[in-house]
Amino acid sequence: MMQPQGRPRPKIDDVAREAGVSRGTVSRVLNGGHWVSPPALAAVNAAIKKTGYRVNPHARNLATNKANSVAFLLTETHDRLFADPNFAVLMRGAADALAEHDIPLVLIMAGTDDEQRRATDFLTAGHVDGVLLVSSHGSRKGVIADIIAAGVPAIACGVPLGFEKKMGYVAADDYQGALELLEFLDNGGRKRIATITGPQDTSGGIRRLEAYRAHQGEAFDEALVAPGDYSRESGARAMRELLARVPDVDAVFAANDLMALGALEVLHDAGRRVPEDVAVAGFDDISAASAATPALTTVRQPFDRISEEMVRLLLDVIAGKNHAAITIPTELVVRESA
Amino acid sequence: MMQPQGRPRPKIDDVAREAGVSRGTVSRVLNGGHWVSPPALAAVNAAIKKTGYRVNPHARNLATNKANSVAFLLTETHDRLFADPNFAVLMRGAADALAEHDIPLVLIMAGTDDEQRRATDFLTAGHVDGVLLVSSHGSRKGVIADIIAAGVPAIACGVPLGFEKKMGYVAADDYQGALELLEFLDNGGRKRIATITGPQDTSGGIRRLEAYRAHQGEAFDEALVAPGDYSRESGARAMRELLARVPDVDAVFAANDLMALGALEVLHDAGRRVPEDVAVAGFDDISAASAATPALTTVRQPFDRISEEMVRLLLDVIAGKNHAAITIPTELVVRESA
DNA sequence: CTGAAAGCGCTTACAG
DNA sequence: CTGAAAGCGCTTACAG
Repeated sequence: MMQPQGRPRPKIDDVAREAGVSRGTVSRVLNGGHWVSPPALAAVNAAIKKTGYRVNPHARNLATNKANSVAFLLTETHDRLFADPNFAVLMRGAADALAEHDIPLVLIMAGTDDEQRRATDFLTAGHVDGVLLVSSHGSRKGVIADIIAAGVPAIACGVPLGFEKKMGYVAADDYQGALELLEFLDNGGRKRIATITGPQDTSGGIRRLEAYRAHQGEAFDEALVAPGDYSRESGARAMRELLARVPDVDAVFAANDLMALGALEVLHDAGRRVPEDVAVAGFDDISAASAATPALTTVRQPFDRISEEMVRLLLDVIAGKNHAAITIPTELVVRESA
Repeated sequence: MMQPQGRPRPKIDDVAREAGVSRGTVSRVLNGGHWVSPPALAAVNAAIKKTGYRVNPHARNLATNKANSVAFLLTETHDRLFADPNFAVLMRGAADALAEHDIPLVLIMAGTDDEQRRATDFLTAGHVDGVLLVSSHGSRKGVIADIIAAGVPAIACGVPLGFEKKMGYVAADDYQGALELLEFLDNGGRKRIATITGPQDTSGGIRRLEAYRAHQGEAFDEALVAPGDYSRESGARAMRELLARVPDVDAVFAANDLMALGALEVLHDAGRRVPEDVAVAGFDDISAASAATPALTTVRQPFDRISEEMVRLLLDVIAGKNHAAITIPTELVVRESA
């Protein structure tokens, strides 16, 4: 039943009057219907429908001291949010998981200092019950510290560097995933395996490089390492570097798919065949990975599991439980590029 | 001053006691500081700092009957949000404009029926004071109708088809912009100008095609029109169609840049030189347009102006003024592709 | 199972 | 300029 235009919005007392019960009884059916007799329940439900009553969230939030919403905090600029498909996948997963509990997801960006200040204000003001923290670059540590200091429940995606003990998180097993991929390249007979790294103030970027270092062991050669920042362009740039420095490179492990895609382009333009001359592999398994030519061999991050677990852990923390850390295994996806 | 962990959050009475004034006086300084004597004001400010007081938004919202936030409603799936850079630009602009009024922007997606239902619930429950409506496909008319029926202030980006009279909006001048571009192609000596259309349940898609139709006049030929949906892939598909159907096509006007980029790729693969053999032009001027090879000639939509005006109009409607419609001129950006 | 009452933390006329 | 008081619309012990 649509609430008629103009008329004052019905409140709980209107429903109570209509149903011939007290305000408390109406509230009880609103909150689960426990300890309410069947006839009362029926009367109230009918009255709600008849009046078009909808609970006033502000009043409820004030009374319960909860916000009934959760924030998705992205410590990135708007541009990167839209450039990296992982964020979209993560956000949709979180929104879906939260929807089952009827909790809206509020997206907050903190890419600039100014945004960061506003985000902190917003999050610590009580607007939300908790926050899902995504992509915590070192440069944004202030937000994390503030959130923790304010006692706002939060769960990070990936290891929140420097705050591992104070904030729960769920992360893919970057190290094992990368190692598995590198061994696969080995088995393919590759001799000169280079890597394009992710940002080194990010747990994923660090761990994937550690795996590379461990895998190379004695053979580790600084010349085979080119830095990237997870953007496609940085992958292309790194690949050009690598090609100039190590002409006989025969495999490249990019720390994410976007950079692998950039590398693919550069190799194509340079006339190197993939995978014949150079094997290329990424990390993430974004949808563009399978669509690429050649289709990209990569390590799949189980983003749906990740977002699901993040929501679960966050609701736990909000409910008063201690935070926890979860590591989720990745999966090697072999396609054409390696 | 950081609110100490654990300790109960200070409330307005704590500040009042600390400052030696009444609760009303504290509230007055919180709300602008009018009608407060200088000494009282100083005392209150000091007390606020000392106690670490922050206003409880739920209590304030209940008392004022306002939410103090605005929604950015995207009637698209998560995927498209991240695929189309225009949304990012629009959202950042809106967030910035709103930030000046200290109003947070809440992103709401309504791509699926389920999301649409939840979005409507959320928006009409009083969680936000108004909504910025973006990309109103015909398939999502229900949300618009519900928002209007519930009397929630809203401003659309682009003409809200079927609701032009009931909802304010700000739109780029699609018709003039497209016409200007087509005339430019004319002047370049192009004889067989094709078009790749946008979705026809969208005001931009419709108006840009109308301009094309008007421009062609007598020469209008159905074979020169290929449908797209604003995605890059659809642009590529349309270009292939066009090439097969009209081998002598010498110019293509794509209804947005993403599709123009797709067309560029196909032409390149087909061995057609751009702009020598075929001129290509888009609409929007996304950042990838200038980065493309060749750089894309296009019609710039002034997204910063658009988001700014949307916010202005929305705040007006929230303040009780009548809604208004604004059309903003576009700008022809000539680069290499045409 | 139900109602009367207190309380959530603010704002805002109103009287002074 | 300031304080006392009512009110915003809910929830939740508490007594019955």
